[in-house]
Amino acid sequence: MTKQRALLLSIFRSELCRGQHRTAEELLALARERMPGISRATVYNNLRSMEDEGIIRKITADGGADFYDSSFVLHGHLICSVCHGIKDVETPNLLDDLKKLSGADVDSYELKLRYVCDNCRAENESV
Amino acid sequence: MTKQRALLLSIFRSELCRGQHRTAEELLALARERMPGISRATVYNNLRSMEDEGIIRKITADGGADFYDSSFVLHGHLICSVCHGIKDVETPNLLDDLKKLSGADVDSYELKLRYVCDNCRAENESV
DNA sequence: ATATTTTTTGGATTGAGTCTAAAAAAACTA
DNA sequence: TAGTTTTTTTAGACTCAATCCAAAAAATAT
Repeated sequence: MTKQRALLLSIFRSELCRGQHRTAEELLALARERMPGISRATVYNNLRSMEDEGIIRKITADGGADFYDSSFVLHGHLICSVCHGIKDVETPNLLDDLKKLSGADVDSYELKLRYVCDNCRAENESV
Repeated sequence: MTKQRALLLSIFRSELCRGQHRTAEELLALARERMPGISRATVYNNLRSMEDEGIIRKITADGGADFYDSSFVLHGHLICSVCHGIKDVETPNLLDDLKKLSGADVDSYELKLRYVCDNCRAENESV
């Protein structure tokens, strides 16, 4: 347990990340507010090991950087096709359903739902 | 409809892609076998527009290039955490279930199931 | 305290994907 | 069909998230 790793953990536990979806670069910036010298590689290293350990979850987004989610409960993500905004979707029982469907011992899943959010739909009403 | 686009469509319809998951670079290589001068940008342009039109589907993979899937039926993907091999999983009714769960007008979804395939599990039995 | 292992660092590197502006091809129009 | 307009292609430069590297530092074990 290094200082750098402890810092990242505390950031994930703080309000800065509660219910949020942060990119590695955002997390690097947040970390540097408290530890200016922290290296980009360190943040990436720790994010990877934390993901391997199941502490955080990576969302491989469509057109750019990956996002990290610190929620414990497995859930899906609504992603707006227009603005790329993300919202959580609770998906109770889905893991069990998927195990039955696939016949495999599924560890976890990543679920992205494509839709158009209310804002973007309203803006494009005339089109 | 250009020759380049027609070529890509024919590749997707051929055995080269039936039930397969190809990266853009693989598709570029396949295209160049028949049209050596075709440009990388053209392949990417067409993949993007074909995805927008719903002809093909993009799978944003974890650690590298995206994959493309030409299947019409919405389905999930089992992805082995060790070898990154991909298998299809049929997911009947899932879209409807997700619409109900989320309360949103979901257009489509991308579902990745993490597991360890039989091969990799066997190789690591001793560990 | 000393030795060993692990982590950090910063800068170089990778590589998928995008951008650009000019050329070519396709689609339209009269 | 010839000429005009629009769309697509092209090659190469470029972007940017993420990884790699070898040396230094920190953590851990003896």
